[in-house]
Amino acid sequence: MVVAKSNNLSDSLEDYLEDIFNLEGKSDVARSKDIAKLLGVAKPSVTGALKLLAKKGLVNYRPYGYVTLTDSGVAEAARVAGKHNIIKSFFVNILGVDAKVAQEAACKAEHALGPAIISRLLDFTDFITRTNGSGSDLADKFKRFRKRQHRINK
Amino acid sequence: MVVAKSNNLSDSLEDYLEDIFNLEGKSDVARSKDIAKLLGVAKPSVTGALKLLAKKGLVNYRPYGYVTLTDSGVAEAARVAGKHNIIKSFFVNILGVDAKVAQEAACKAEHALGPAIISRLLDFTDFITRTNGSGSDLADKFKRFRKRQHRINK
DNA sequence: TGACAAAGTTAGGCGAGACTAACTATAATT
DNA sequence: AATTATAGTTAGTCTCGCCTAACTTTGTCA
Repeated sequence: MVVAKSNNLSDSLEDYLEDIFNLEGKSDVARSKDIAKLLGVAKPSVTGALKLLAKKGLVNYRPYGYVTLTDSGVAEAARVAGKHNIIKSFFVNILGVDAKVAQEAACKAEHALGPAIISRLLDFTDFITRTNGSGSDLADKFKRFRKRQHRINK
Repeated sequence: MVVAKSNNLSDSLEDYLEDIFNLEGKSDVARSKDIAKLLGVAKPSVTGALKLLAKKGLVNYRPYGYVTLTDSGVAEAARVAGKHNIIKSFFVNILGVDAKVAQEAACKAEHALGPAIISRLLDFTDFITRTNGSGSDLADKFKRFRKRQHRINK
Protein backbone atom coordinates (compact mmCIF):
# COMPACT_ATOMS: atom_id res chain seq x y z
CA MET A 1 0.00 0.00 0.00
CA VAL A 2 2.15 2.84 -1.23
CA VAL A 3 0.34 6.10 -0.85
CA ALA A 4 0.36 9.07 -3.18
CA LYS A 5 1.18 12.25 -1.28
CA SER A 6 0.16 15.74 -2.12
CA ASN A 7 3.69 16.99 -1.52
CA ASN A 8 5.07 14.27 -3.76
CA LEU A 9 7.51 13.13 -1.09
CA SER A 10 7.78 9.48 -0.19
CA ASP A 11 7.89 8.42 3.44
CA SER A 12 11.54 7.69 2.96
CA LEU A 13 12.40 11.13 1.60
CA GLU A 14 10.42 12.77 4.38
CA ASP A 15 12.59 10.88 6.84
CA TYR A 16 15.78 12.10 5.22
CA LEU A 17 14.50 15.65 5.22
CA GLU A 18 13.52 15.48 8.86
CA ASP A 19 16.89 14.12 9.92
CA ILE A 20 18.76 16.75 7.96
CA PHE A 21 16.59 19.33 9.66
CA ASN A 22 17.44 17.96 13.08
CA LEU A 23 21.14 17.73 12.32
CA GLU A 24 21.18 21.31 11.08
CA GLY A 25 19.54 22.36 14.29
CA LYS A 26 22.24 20.69 16.31
CA SER A 27 25.40 21.55 14.41
CA ASP A 28 24.36 23.98 11.65
CA VAL A 29 25.38 21.41 9.09
CA ALA A 30 24.34 17.92 8.06
CA ARG A 31 27.08 15.47 7.19
CA SER A 32 26.22 12.55 4.95
CA LYS A 33 27.76 10.13 7.39
CA ASP A 34 25.58 11.36 10.24
CA ILE A 35 22.43 11.15 8.16
CA ALA A 36 23.33 7.57 7.34
CA LYS A 37 23.89 6.74 10.98
CA LEU A 38 20.69 8.43 12.15
CA LEU A 39 18.58 6.63 9.60
CA GLY A 40 20.41 3.36 9.85
CA VAL A 41 21.20 3.14 6.15
CA ALA A 42 24.40 2.75 4.15
CA LYS A 43 26.17 5.80 2.79
CA PRO A 44 25.23 5.29 -0.87
CA SER A 45 21.59 5.41 0.10
CA VAL A 46 22.13 8.89 1.47
CA THR A 47 23.81 10.08 -1.71
CA GLY A 48 20.85 8.81 -3.70
CA ALA A 49 18.33 10.50 -1.46
CA LEU A 50 20.22 13.79 -1.52
CA LYS A 51 20.17 13.82 -5.29
CA LEU A 52 16.43 13.29 -5.30
CA LEU A 53 15.85 15.99 -2.69
CA ALA A 54 18.08 18.36 -4.62
CA LYS A 55 16.09 17.71 -7.78
CA LYS A 56 12.97 18.68 -5.86
CA GLY A 57 14.63 21.86 -4.68
CA LEU A 58 14.59 20.91 -1.03
CA VAL A 59 18.30 20.67 -0.29
CA ASN A 60 21.44 22.37 -1.53
CA TYR A 61 23.62 19.54 -2.65
CA ARG A 62 27.06 19.50 -4.22
CA PRO A 63 29.17 16.36 -4.40
CA TYR A 64 31.53 16.22 -1.44
CA GLY A 65 30.02 19.40 -0.06
CA TYR A 66 28.00 20.08 3.03
CA VAL A 67 24.28 19.61 2.93
CA THR A 68 21.86 22.37 3.81
CA LEU A 69 18.13 22.75 3.40
CA THR A 70 16.64 25.28 1.03
CA ASP A 71 13.84 27.51 2.22
CA SER A 72 11.18 25.17 0.95
CA GLY A 73 13.20 22.28 2.37
CA VAL A 74 13.07 23.90 5.78
CA ALA A 75 9.33 24.40 5.41
CA GLU A 76 8.70 20.79 4.47
CA ALA A 77 11.02 19.44 7.14
CA ALA A 78 9.45 21.62 9.80
CA ARG A 79 6.04 20.35 8.83
CA VAL A 80 7.15 16.75 9.21
CA ALA A 81 9.09 17.41 12.42
CA GLY A 82 6.06 19.23 13.79
CA LYS A 83 3.87 16.20 13.20
CA HIS A 84 6.47 14.07 14.87
CA ASN A 85 6.52 16.20 17.98
CA ILE A 86 2.77 16.44 18.28
CA ILE A 87 2.43 12.68 18.03
CA LYS A 88 5.29 11.96 20.38
CA SER A 89 4.01 14.44 22.91
CA PHE A 90 0.63 12.78 22.92
CA PHE A 91 2.18 9.37 23.42
CA VAL A 92 4.46 10.46 26.22
CA ASN A 93 2.49 13.12 28.07
CA ILE A 94 -1.00 11.75 27.72
CA LEU A 95 -0.68 8.03 27.21
CA GLY A 96 2.38 7.74 29.41
CA VAL A 97 4.36 5.72 26.90
CA ASP A 98 8.09 5.21 27.33
CA ALA A 99 10.02 7.96 25.53
CA LYS A 100 12.03 5.62 23.34
CA VAL A 101 8.98 3.64 22.24
CA ALA A 102 7.10 6.88 21.59
CA GLN A 103 9.98 8.22 19.55
CA GLU A 104 10.05 5.22 17.26
CA ALA A 105 6.31 5.00 16.85
CA ALA A 106 6.12 8.72 16.06
CA CYS A 107 8.69 8.20 13.31
CA LYS A 108 6.31 5.87 11.56
CA ALA A 109 2.99 7.44 12.47
CA GLU A 110 4.02 10.86 11.21
CA HIS A 111 3.64 9.52 7.67
CA ALA A 112 0.23 8.06 8.37
CA LEU A 113 -1.63 11.00 9.86
CA GLY A 114 -2.89 13.88 7.77
CA PRO A 115 -3.47 17.48 8.82
CA ALA A 116 -7.05 16.97 10.00
CA ILE A 117 -5.98 14.45 12.58
CA ILE A 118 -2.74 16.18 13.53
CA SER A 119 -4.54 19.42 14.19
CA ARG A 120 -7.03 17.71 16.45
CA LEU A 121 -4.36 15.75 18.21
CA LEU A 122 -2.48 18.92 19.01
CA ASP A 123 -5.57 20.60 20.36
CA PHE A 124 -6.50 17.54 22.32
CA THR A 125 -3.13 17.21 24.00
CA ASP A 126 -3.36 20.86 24.88
CA PHE A 127 -6.86 20.42 26.22
CA ILE A 128 -6.19 17.34 28.25
CA THR A 129 -3.02 18.69 29.79
CA ARG A 130 -4.95 21.44 31.50
CA THR A 131 -6.33 21.10 34.91
CA ASN A 132 -10.02 20.46 34.85
CA GLY A 133 -12.80 21.08 37.34
CA SER A 134 -11.68 18.58 39.91
CA GLY A 135 -8.34 20.32 40.27
CA SER A 136 -6.51 17.20 39.15
CA ASP A 137 -4.61 16.71 35.94
CA LEU A 138 -6.35 14.37 33.54
CA ALA A 139 -3.20 12.65 32.40
CA ASP A 140 -2.53 11.75 36.01
CA LYS A 141 -6.09 10.56 36.41
CA PHE A 142 -5.60 8.32 33.41
CA LYS A 143 -2.43 6.86 34.89
CA ARG A 144 -4.33 5.91 38.02
CA PHE A 145 -7.21 4.59 35.95
CA ARG A 146 -4.84 2.43 33.96
CA LYS A 147 -3.15 1.17 37.09
CA ARG A 148 -6.50 0.07 38.45
CA GLN A 149 -7.44 -1.58 35.19
CA HIS A 150 -4.23 -3.56 35.08
CA ARG A 151 -3.61 -4.18 38.75
CA ILE A 152 -4.36 -7.84 38.13
CA ASN A 153 -1.27 -8.08 35.91
CA LYS A 154 1.09 -6.31 38.26
CA MET B 1 12.39 3.19 5.93
CA VAL B 2 11.28 -0.39 5.64
CA VAL B 3 10.80 -1.89 9.06
CA ALA B 4 11.53 -5.44 10.18
CA LYS B 5 8.53 -6.92 11.96
CA SER B 6 8.50 -9.58 14.59
CA ASN B 7 5.68 -11.38 12.81
CA ASN B 8 7.59 -11.23 9.54
CA LEU B 9 4.64 -9.72 7.73
CA SER B 10 5.04 -6.63 5.61
CA ASP B 11 2.55 -3.79 5.88
CA SER B 12 1.20 -4.85 2.54
CA LEU B 13 0.58 -8.45 3.56
CA GLU B 14 -1.05 -7.32 6.77
CA ASP B 15 -3.45 -5.30 4.67
CA TYR B 16 -4.35 -8.28 2.52
CA LEU B 17 -4.88 -10.39 5.61
CA GLU B 18 -7.10 -7.80 7.21
CA ASP B 19 -9.25 -7.42 4.14
CA ILE B 20 -9.66 -11.15 3.75
CA PHE B 21 -10.71 -11.24 7.38
CA ASN B 22 -13.31 -8.56 6.85
CA LEU B 23 -14.63 -10.18 3.68
CA GLU B 24 -14.94 -13.53 5.44
CA GLY B 25 -16.90 -11.81 8.16
CA LYS B 26 -19.35 -10.43 5.65
CA SER B 27 -19.87 -13.31 3.26
CA ASP B 28 -18.02 -16.30 4.75
CA VAL B 29 -15.71 -16.30 1.79
CA ALA B 30 -13.16 -13.97 0.23
CA ARG B 31 -13.11 -13.72 -3.53
CA SER B 32 -9.94 -12.57 -5.21
CA LYS B 33 -11.81 -9.98 -7.18
CA ASP B 34 -13.23 -8.41 -4.04
CA ILE B 35 -9.87 -8.30 -2.31
CA ALA B 36 -8.49 -6.50 -5.32
CA LYS B 37 -11.31 -4.01 -5.28
CA LEU B 38 -11.07 -3.38 -1.54
CA LEU B 39 -7.34 -2.79 -1.68
CA GLY B 40 -7.39 -0.93 -4.95
CA VAL B 41 -4.90 -3.22 -6.65
CA ALA B 42 -4.94 -5.25 -9.84
CA LYS B 43 -5.91 -8.92 -9.75
CA PRO B 44 -2.43 -10.33 -10.30
CA SER B 45 -1.25 -8.51 -7.19
CA VAL B 46 -3.79 -10.45 -5.19
CA THR B 47 -2.65 -13.77 -6.62
CA GLY B 48 0.91 -12.93 -5.64
CA ALA B 49 -0.04 -11.95 -2.12
CA LEU B 50 -2.16 -15.05 -1.63
CA LYS B 51 0.76 -17.26 -2.57
CA LEU B 52 2.97 -15.52 -0.04
CA LEU B 53 0.35 -15.74 2.68
CA ALA B 54 -0.19 -19.41 1.88
CA LYS B 55 3.54 -20.05 2.18
CA LYS B 56 3.39 -18.51 5.64
CA GLY B 57 0.49 -20.75 6.56
CA LEU B 58 -1.96 -17.90 7.00
CA VAL B 59 -4.45 -18.64 4.23
CA ASN B 60 -5.77 -21.74 2.52
CA TYR B 61 -5.09 -21.13 -1.11
CA ARG B 62 -5.73 -23.28 -4.17
CA PRO B 63 -5.64 -21.87 -7.68
CA TYR B 64 -9.13 -20.89 -8.78
CA GLY B 65 -10.48 -21.86 -5.39
CA TYR B 66 -12.02 -19.84 -2.63
CA VAL B 67 -9.76 -18.18 -0.09
CA THR B 68 -10.09 -18.78 3.63
CA LEU B 69 -7.90 -17.94 6.58
CA THR B 70 -6.16 -20.63 8.57
CA ASP B 71 -6.36 -20.52 12.35
CA SER B 72 -3.13 -18.60 12.64
CA GLY B 73 -4.28 -16.42 9.77
CA VAL B 74 -7.40 -15.53 11.72
CA ALA B 75 -5.30 -14.77 14.78
CA GLU B 76 -2.98 -12.47 12.87
CA ALA B 77 -5.81 -10.79 11.01
CA ALA B 78 -7.77 -10.24 14.19
CA ARG B 79 -4.75 -8.64 15.79
CA VAL B 80 -4.39 -6.20 12.90
CA ALA B 81 -8.10 -5.51 12.66
CA GLY B 82 -8.18 -4.94 16.40
CA LYS B 83 -5.51 -2.28 16.14
CA HIS B 84 -7.42 -0.70 13.32
CA ASN B 85 -10.59 -0.44 15.35
CA ILE B 86 -8.88 0.93 18.44
CA ILE B 87 -7.18 3.63 16.41
CA LYS B 88 -10.26 4.51 14.42
CA SER B 89 -12.39 4.65 17.52
CA PHE B 90 -9.99 7.08 19.14
CA PHE B 91 -9.99 9.29 16.07
CA VAL B 92 -13.75 9.33 15.71
CA ASN B 93 -15.05 9.17 19.25
CA ILE B 94 -12.42 11.21 21.04
CA LEU B 95 -10.88 13.50 18.47
CA GLY B 96 -14.12 13.91 16.53
CA VAL B 97 -12.53 13.19 13.18
CA ASP B 98 -14.68 12.50 10.13
CA ALA B 99 -15.31 8.75 9.79
CA LYS B 100 -13.88 8.43 6.32
CA VAL B 101 -10.70 10.32 7.19
CA ALA B 102 -10.35 8.27 10.36
CA GLN B 103 -10.80 5.05 8.43
CA GLU B 104 -8.03 5.85 6.00
CA ALA B 105 -5.62 7.11 8.62
CA ALA B 106 -6.23 4.03 10.75
CA CYS B 107 -5.33 1.85 7.76
CA LYS B 108 -1.89 3.37 7.74
CA ALA B 109 -1.35 3.96 11.44
CA GLU B 110 -2.15 0.36 12.32
CA HIS B 111 1.23 -0.59 10.91
CA ALA B 112 3.05 2.09 12.85
CA LEU B 113 1.84 1.49 16.39
CA GLY B 114 3.09 -1.39 18.51
CA PRO B 115 1.31 -3.17 21.35
CA ALA B 116 2.52 -0.83 24.11
CA ILE B 117 0.86 2.15 22.48
CA ILE B 118 -2.21 0.30 21.27
CA SER B 119 -2.92 -1.03 24.72
CA ARG B 120 -2.72 2.43 26.23
CA LEU B 121 -4.79 3.94 23.47
CA LEU B 122 -7.53 1.43 24.10
CA ASP B 123 -7.52 2.11 27.82
CA PHE B 124 -7.43 5.82 27.23
CA THR B 125 -10.40 5.84 24.89
CA ASP B 126 -12.24 3.80 27.45
CA PHE B 127 -11.25 6.17 30.22
CA ILE B 128 -12.05 9.36 28.42
CA THR B 129 -15.41 8.18 27.19
CA ARG B 130 -16.67 7.88 30.73
CA THR B 131 -18.41 10.68 32.42
CA ASN B 132 -16.17 12.45 34.88
CA GLY B 133 -16.83 14.51 38.00
CA SER B 134 -18.48 17.44 36.31
CA GLY B 135 -21.17 15.20 34.91
CA SER B 136 -20.16 16.03 31.37
CA ASP B 137 -18.54 13.78 28.83
CA LEU B 138 -14.93 14.69 28.15
CA ALA B 139 -15.14 14.10 24.44
CA ASP B 140 -17.95 16.65 24.35
CA LYS B 141 -15.93 19.04 26.44
CA PHE B 142 -13.11 18.71 23.98
CA LYS B 143 -15.41 19.49 21.08
CA ARG B 144 -16.44 22.70 22.78
CA PHE B 145 -12.86 23.48 23.67
CA ARG B 146 -11.83 23.03 20.07
CA LYS B 147 -14.67 25.16 18.85
CA ARG B 148 -13.54 27.96 21.13
CA GLN B 149 -9.96 27.57 20.01
CA HIS B 150 -10.86 27.80 16.36
CA ARG B 151 -13.76 30.21 16.44
CA ILE B 152 -11.54 32.78 14.79
CA ASN B 153 -11.31 30.60 11.69
CA LYS B 154 -14.98 29.87 11.38
C1' DT C 1 -24.11 -28.72 -24.26
C1' DG C 2 -21.72 -25.21 -26.41
C1' DA C 3 -20.61 -20.40 -26.42
C1' DC C 4 -19.55 -16.49 -23.95
C1' DA C 5 -18.63 -13.85 -19.80
C1' DA C 6 -16.31 -13.45 -15.60
C1' DA C 7 -12.69 -14.70 -12.52
C1' DG C 8 -8.13 -15.98 -11.79
C1' DT C 9 -3.27 -16.96 -13.23
C1' DT C 10 1.18 -16.56 -15.72
C1' DA C 11 4.80 -14.03 -17.70
C1' DG C 12 7.34 -10.13 -18.03
C1' DG C 13 8.49 -5.54 -16.57
C1' DC C 14 9.09 -1.26 -13.78
C1' DG C 15 10.26 1.99 -9.95
C1' DA C 16 11.55 2.72 -5.21
C1' DG C 17 14.81 2.04 -1.94
C1' DA C 18 17.99 -0.45 -0.03
C1' DC C 19 22.70 -3.04 -0.31
C1' DT C 20 28.06 -4.20 -1.39
C1' DA C 21 32.38 -3.45 -3.66
C1' DA C 22 35.33 -0.47 -5.60
C1' DC C 23 36.72 4.11 -6.56
C1' DT C 24 37.63 9.24 -5.72
C1' DA C 25 38.00 13.27 -3.08
C1' DT C 26 38.92 15.67 1.14
C1' DA C 27 41.00 16.09 5.78
C1' DA C 28 44.39 15.13 9.16
C1' DT C 29 48.94 13.91 10.72
C1' DT C 30 53.53 13.78 10.69
C1' DA D 1 54.24 18.12 1.29
C1' DA D 2 53.41 13.20 1.35
C1' DT D 3 50.93 9.68 3.39
C1' DT D 4 47.13 7.80 5.31
C1' DA D 5 42.54 7.81 7.17
C1' DT D 6 37.89 9.29 6.57
C1' DA D 7 34.01 10.78 3.87
C1' DG D 8 31.48 10.55 -0.15
C1' DT D 9 30.33 8.69 -4.85
C1' DT D 10 29.65 5.37 -8.70
C1' DA D 11 28.29 1.15 -10.56
C1' DG D 12 25.83 -2.73 -10.28
C1' DT D 13 22.51 -5.79 -7.91
C1' DC D 14 18.59 -7.28 -5.10
C1' DT D 15 13.87 -7.42 -3.16
C1' DC D 16 9.28 -5.80 -2.75
C1' DG D 17 5.10 -4.57 -4.49
C1' DC D 18 2.87 -3.06 -8.01
C1' DC D 19 1.48 -3.03 -13.12
C1' DT D 20 -0.28 -4.73 -18.15
C1' DA D 21 -1.10 -8.16 -21.62
C1' DA D 22 -2.21 -12.51 -22.62
C1' DC D 23 -3.84 -16.88 -21.28
C1' DT D 24 -6.62 -20.48 -18.65
C1' DT D 25 -10.18 -21.96 -15.86
C1' DT D 26 -14.79 -21.74 -14.11
C1' DG D 27 -19.57 -20.43 -14.25
C1' DT D 28 -23.82 -19.11 -16.75
C1' DC D 29 -27.45 -19.37 -19.87
C1' DA D 30 -29.74 -20.07 -24.13
